[in-house]
Amino acid sequence: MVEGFGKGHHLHLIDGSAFIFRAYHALPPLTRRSDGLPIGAVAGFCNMLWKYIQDGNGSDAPTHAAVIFDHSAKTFRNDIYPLYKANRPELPEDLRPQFPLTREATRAFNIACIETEGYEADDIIATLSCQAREAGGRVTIISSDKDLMQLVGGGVEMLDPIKGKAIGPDEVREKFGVGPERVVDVQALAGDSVDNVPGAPGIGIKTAAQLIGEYGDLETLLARAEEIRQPKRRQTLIENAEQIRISKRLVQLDCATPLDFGFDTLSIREPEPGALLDFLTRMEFRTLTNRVAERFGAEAPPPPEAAPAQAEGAELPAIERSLYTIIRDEEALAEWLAEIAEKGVVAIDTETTGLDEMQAELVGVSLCTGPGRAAYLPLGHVDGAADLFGSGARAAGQMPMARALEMLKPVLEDAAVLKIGQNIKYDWKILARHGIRMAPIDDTMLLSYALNAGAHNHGMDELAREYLGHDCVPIKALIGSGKAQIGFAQVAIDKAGEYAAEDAEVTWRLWHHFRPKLAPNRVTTAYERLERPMVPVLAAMEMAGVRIDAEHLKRMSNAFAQKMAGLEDEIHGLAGESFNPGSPKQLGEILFDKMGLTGGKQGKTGAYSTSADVLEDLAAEGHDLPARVLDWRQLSKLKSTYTDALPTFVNPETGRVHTSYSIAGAQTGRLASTDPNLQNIPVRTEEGRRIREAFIAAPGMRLVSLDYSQIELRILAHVAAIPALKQAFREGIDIHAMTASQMFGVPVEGMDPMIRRRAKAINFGVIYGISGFGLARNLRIPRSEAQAFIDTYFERFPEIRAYMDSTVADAKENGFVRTLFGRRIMTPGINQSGPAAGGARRAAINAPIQGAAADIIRRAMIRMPEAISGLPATMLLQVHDELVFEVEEGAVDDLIAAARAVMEGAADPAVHLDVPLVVEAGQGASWAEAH
DNA sequence: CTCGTCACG
DNA sequence: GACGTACGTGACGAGT
Repeated sequence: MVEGFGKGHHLHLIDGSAFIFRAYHALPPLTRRSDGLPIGAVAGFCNMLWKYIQDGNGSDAPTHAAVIFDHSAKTFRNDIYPLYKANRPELPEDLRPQFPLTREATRAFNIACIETEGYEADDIIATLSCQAREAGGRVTIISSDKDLMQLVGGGVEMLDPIKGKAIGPDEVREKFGVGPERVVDVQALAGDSVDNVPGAPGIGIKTAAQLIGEYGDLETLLARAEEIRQPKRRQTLIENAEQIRISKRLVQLDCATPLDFGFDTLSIREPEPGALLDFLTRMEFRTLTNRVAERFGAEAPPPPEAAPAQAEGAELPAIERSLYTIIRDEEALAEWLAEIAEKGVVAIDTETTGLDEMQAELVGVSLCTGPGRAAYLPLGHVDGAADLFGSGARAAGQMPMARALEMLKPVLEDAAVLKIGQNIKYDWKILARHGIRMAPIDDTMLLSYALNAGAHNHGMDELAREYLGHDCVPIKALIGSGKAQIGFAQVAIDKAGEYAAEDAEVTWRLWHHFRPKLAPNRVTTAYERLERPMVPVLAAMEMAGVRIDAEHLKRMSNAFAQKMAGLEDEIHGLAGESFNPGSPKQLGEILFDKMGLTGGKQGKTGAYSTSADVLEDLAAEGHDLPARVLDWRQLSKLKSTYTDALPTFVNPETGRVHTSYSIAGAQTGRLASTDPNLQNIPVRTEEGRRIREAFIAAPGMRLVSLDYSQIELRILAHVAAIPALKQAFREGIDIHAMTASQMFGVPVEGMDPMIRRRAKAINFGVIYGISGFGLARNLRIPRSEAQAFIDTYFERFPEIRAYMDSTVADAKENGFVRTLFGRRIMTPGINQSGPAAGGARRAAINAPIQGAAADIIRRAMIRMPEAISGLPATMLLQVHDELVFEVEEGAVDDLIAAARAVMEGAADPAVHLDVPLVVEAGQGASWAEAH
C-alpha cells in the first residue's frame, strides 16, 4: 500500500548520475570565477533541471518527481561479484568535488533528492517504479540507461532525454530482441563489458535473445543446455552456468531497496525562488540566475564582487611564522583534518630525506588551510646531534607515522577536498609509496606555467618573490650546504616546522593568487586539460621505470675505455705532446697556436672554438688530429653520459631506472626528463644506437615504441593553411621530395638525394624560424645560395610567410602566442630591438608549432591509461613525439592498435586537423629493436 | 658556477 | 651595413 500515490498519479524518476556525466562531458571545464572551483558539470546539471522544469510536459505533467543518485562505488553487487564495475575508469578528478553540489542543486530546485548507501540509483528507481506501478499509477524514467529497460511495461516507460524519445516495450524489444520481462536473462548471458558483468563468453545480445526466444527463460535454457546443437555454444553455457547465474544477480535490479521516505515527499513543488537564486548566485551562474529571476519576477541578487581586482587590493596579512603549530598527537591531527574537511581545500607539502621520490623517506607533512593557518606534522625526525654512528634514534614528540598516514589517507583521497601543492607530482609519488593516491589536486607550479610559460621559471621561491613579495627561508638555512649538509630528518622539529609550514602557506597563497586568473586569461582549458591531468599519468610512468641491462652497459664502457686509450695515444703522437683531449682550451691551443691550422675562431671568452663542425671542417681538409679527437669525443660522450652513468641510476628496490619528467620545464609545453635524462638516449649513430640495446623489457614482455611521423610539419601545414603541404600529407607522399619538386621543378621519381636533403633542411628550418645564415651553416653552402633557396620556398608556399608574419605580429601585440589547443606562451623580448629580437622572433614562430605537438602527445598520454586499461601493458617513456610501452608478449598487437588509435585521434575533438596524424610502431626485446 | 660541447626531438 | 642566429631541452668535464 502506497500512501498518497495511486491511479491518476504520474511519477517522474530522473537518473541524476547520468545527468551529471552528460553535463560534464558536454561542457568545457568551467570553473567558478572567484575561486576556481570546478563547476562545469553543476552548471550543465542545473541547466538541464531548469529546462526540465520549464518543459512542464503539458497535460502529461508529473504529479511526483525525484532525482536519484548513486551513493557510493561499493554496493551489494560487489559482495556477489568483487569485480563488478572493476574496470570502470577513474572519475575525472575535477568531477568528484561537484557531486555534493549537484545534490544541493536538486534541493535548490525543490525536487526530491534521493540516494541510499549500498544501492545504485538503478535499484532505487526500480523499487519506486514497482511500488508506483502496484499502486496503479504511471512512471516515466528519464534516462537512456539500457539497464533500466527491464522495468518498462505496465505503466512504466522510459524517456531518453537526449533524443526526447519515449521507450516502451516495443523499443525494448527492438534493442534486446525480447520483452522487458526477459531483458535480465539476455543481459545475464551477454554480459556487459562496461560494468564488468562476465556473462557467457562468446555470446552477445543477438545470440542471447535467440536462445531465450527458443527456450523461454534463462533457467529453462540452462537446464536444457545439453540440447543445443552448436557445440561451442552448448559447451560455453554448460561450463559457465554458475557465472551466468551470478551475472543475472548482478543485472537484476532490486525492487526491495529500503526507502526511508513516503511518496508524499515526492510530490511536485514549485521552486522556492529565494533558495534557488541564492544557490545559483553562489555558483556564479549569471545567465541562469537572471533567467530564473525573470521567470519568478524576482530581483537577481548582486553577483559576487569581481574577484581579481579586489583580491589584488585586499592584501593578505604578511606571512608570520610564529603562528604555525606542530602536530604532535592524534587529537591535534584530528582537529586539523576536521578543519580541512570543512574548508574543502588544503595546501600540502611533504618533507623527505632526499630529492629522489623513489628513494626518499617521508620526514614530515605540512598543511595550510588559509593565511596564518598552517601546521607541520613531523613523522620521521631523528635526534641528529646525539652521536655520529648510532644516529637514527627517533626524535621525541612525533606521532607514529603509520597512524598519521592512516588518518590522512581518507582526507587526501576525499573527492570533496582539493589538495594544492607546488610541484605536487613529487608529493603525490611520496604518498603513493605509502598507499595514498591523492586526488583531486591542483598545482601552483602548473597554474603559473599555464599562465606565464616563457616569462619566467616556476619554482616556489621565484613565484613567492614575484607574486607575494615574500622571500622564503632558504633550505640551506636548515640543512647547510656542501660537506656540512645534513638530512632534513636531522633538522630540529621546531625549525623544520617553521620552514615546512611556511612552504605550505606560500603554496596556499600562490593558489589563491593564480586560480582566479585562469579564466580572465583564457587558460582554464589549457590548465585543466593539458597540465593538471599530467600529474598522475607521469607519476605512474616514473614509478614504473624502465629495465636496463647494466651488464651490457658496463661491457660497453670497458670497450669504450680501451678504444679511447688507443685514440689518446694517437692524438698525443700527432700533437707531439701529451694533453687532455677533453679540454677545449688545451685542444684549441694545440690546433691553432702550436700547429697553426686555419679556421681558429675565438669566442667572447677568447677561447678557440673546437666544436664538432670546426673539427669536421679541419678533418675534411685532411688533418688527422681533429678527426681522431672527434672519434674520441664521441666515445667519451657515450661513456660518461650513458654507459657509465645509467647503471648508477638503477633503483636497488625495483631494479629499474626511474626518470623524472618536469611538466613545467620547457617553455613550449614539451616535457623535460631528468635524473637521468631519458629523452636524449643516442640513436643517430650506429655506435650510439647500441646503448638502446640496454633498454630492455622484463622476461615475457616486449618494448613497444610508437612515434608520430612528421608531427610538426603536419601542424605547420594545418596552422599555416598550406594547400600543397596539406594535400601531400593527405595523400601520404614523401613530404621532403614534394617540397623539393615544387621548389626546383624536378619530378619526385628518381630525385637526387642531395636535392631532397636540401628541401628537408628547409622544411625543418621553417619550423625554427628560418634564416639564411642558419640554413647556410646547416647545409654548408654559401649564405647567398641558402638565401636564394629560402626566397624560392616562400614564393612556392606564400602561406608560410603569411603565417610567420601574423604570428610575430600577434606576439608583438599581445606579448604571447597560443597553440591550437589554447596553451599560452609568453614572448618577452619580442618588442626589443637589436640582435636579441631575432631570437625572440624565431622562438615566437616556433612555439605554436612545437607547442601544439606537445599538446597533442599530452592529450594522448592523458587518455592512454584508460584506453589500455584492459591490456597487460604499461606506458613507460615519452620522447617528445614517441611513447614507449612495456607489454606482455601476447598483447603486443592489441596494445599497438589501442595506443595508435589514441595517438592518431589525440587532437580530436578539441581541434579537427586538416591533415591526418600518422603513428609508426615497432616492437622488440629492446628499445633498439622497437624504435 | 659558468662554459663549451654534444646527446635527443 | 653590421650585428649574431637556426627551435626546444639536460648532462658531462674542464676550468674558473
